[in-house]
Amino acid sequence: MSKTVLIVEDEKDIVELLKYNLQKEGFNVLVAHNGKDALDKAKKIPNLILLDVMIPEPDGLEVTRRLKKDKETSHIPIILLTAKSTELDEVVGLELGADDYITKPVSIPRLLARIKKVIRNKENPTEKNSTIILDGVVIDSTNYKVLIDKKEIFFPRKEFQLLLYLAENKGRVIKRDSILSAIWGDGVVVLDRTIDVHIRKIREKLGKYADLIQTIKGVGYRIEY
Amino acid sequence: MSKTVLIVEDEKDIVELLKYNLQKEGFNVLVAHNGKDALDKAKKIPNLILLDVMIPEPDGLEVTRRLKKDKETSHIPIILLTAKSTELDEVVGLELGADDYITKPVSIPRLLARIKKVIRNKENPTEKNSTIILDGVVIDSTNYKVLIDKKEIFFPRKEFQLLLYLAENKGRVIKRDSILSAIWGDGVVVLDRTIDVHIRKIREKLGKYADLIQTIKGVGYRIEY
DNA sequence: TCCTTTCTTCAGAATTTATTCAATATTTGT
DNA sequence: ACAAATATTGAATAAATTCTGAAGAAAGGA
Repeated sequence: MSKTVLIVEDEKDIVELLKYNLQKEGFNVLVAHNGKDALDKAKKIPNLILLDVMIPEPDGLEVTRRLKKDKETSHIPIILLTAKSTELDEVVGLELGADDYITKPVSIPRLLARIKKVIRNKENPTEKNSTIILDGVVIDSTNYKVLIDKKEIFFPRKEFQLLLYLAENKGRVIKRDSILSAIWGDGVVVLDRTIDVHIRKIREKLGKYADLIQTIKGVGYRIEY
Repeated sequence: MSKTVLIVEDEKDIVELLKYNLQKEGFNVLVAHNGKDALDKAKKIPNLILLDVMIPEPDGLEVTRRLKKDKETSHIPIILLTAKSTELDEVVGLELGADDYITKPVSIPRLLARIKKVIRNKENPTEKNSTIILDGVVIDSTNYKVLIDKKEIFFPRKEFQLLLYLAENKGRVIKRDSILSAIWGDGVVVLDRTIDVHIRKIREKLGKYADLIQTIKGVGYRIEY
């Protein structure tokens, strides 16, 4: 699936240069020549916005501010382009949440590298198949994160492991034995009740999704498909 | 802000001559007399290294190779100095990643001109753009600088590396293992507590941004998005 | 060399997480 | 419906992990 980059830049030559190179790299390219245009095109939710600070109408800083304020667009990574490195202070002072910051002129390969990096960074949490989605519950195993209704809820290690293990085997009933050897290993001895207690804590955290975890008496637990 | 040049040369007379002239031009000068010394001093991250090929211990070519291999020093421009000007040397030297190549003897004004040119080239187009912004904290990795609320705060090397590493991976939890192998390398052994202590120092310096770094017990640390 | 800075180790305090316990509730099989 | 088995719950206890202040090493500079 090809990624879309929105270029916001008023100098036509630069636009062409960037467009050409990005397309060559397999990106889908959108272009805006001024701030207003940029805000419009941003509604298409590109994977990244390459934004020149010095553009007409609302300038790049203002555009960034508005994009970050709007919930629909606030997650889109932004790379700011600016001519002078002294403008950095300004950017910082405004605390506007750009993801990267590049001073012109910059070499194309370097720019491409940074674009890819920013996109990769943004993607990891969601895109990878290390993420399991169960209704409104998102389990991100590489980042030790659980989102419940888009809100991050902290799970201590054992609880996280247990939830993840059940989720990885959703649809299947997991015997208590299996849980013990999967989470605790075969060497460790813990009481059977320990599992219950962790299950309870997990359910508490899951809130309205608590009954995602079903108990099969005499056997174990499972998460529904 | 004055630039630092590291002179690597074993002949004392030449060192003095270069040192005198560079200082007169406003450069800050470091000196190393052999390869080992050079690699050490390079950790100070000078703005340029003037490197004689014919030095004791690891020779100039080897030093170049190592400097280019190490992520910390690979960006430092190197001017190689050599007595012979055979083509072979030239090819080899430049292939190693040296930025310029000068045969002795060379006139001082000419040498100064090349030094300035190399520094200028390195500074303008490419550098300065690997800046990570986290709220009011700006991490400038090419210049080894951290700004907190626009004020520069000095971070010793390990602390800087650690902060940068977490920042480069913001949003994701970095396991202690990964921290150890990324910052200390796989050969070195340091206690786990060492990480904590560095984290603490970083947090102290971050002041009101201290909780940018979250600890995930039993796993590691992370910087929030 | 001596002095300063940075890095690492140490050990007790503080905190968080994991486990056990015991009383209660639920399910299962007869 | 009743006993037996199994799970849930709230609270207490134990274990683990990290934080902290301070001290010892190591590295670098004067």
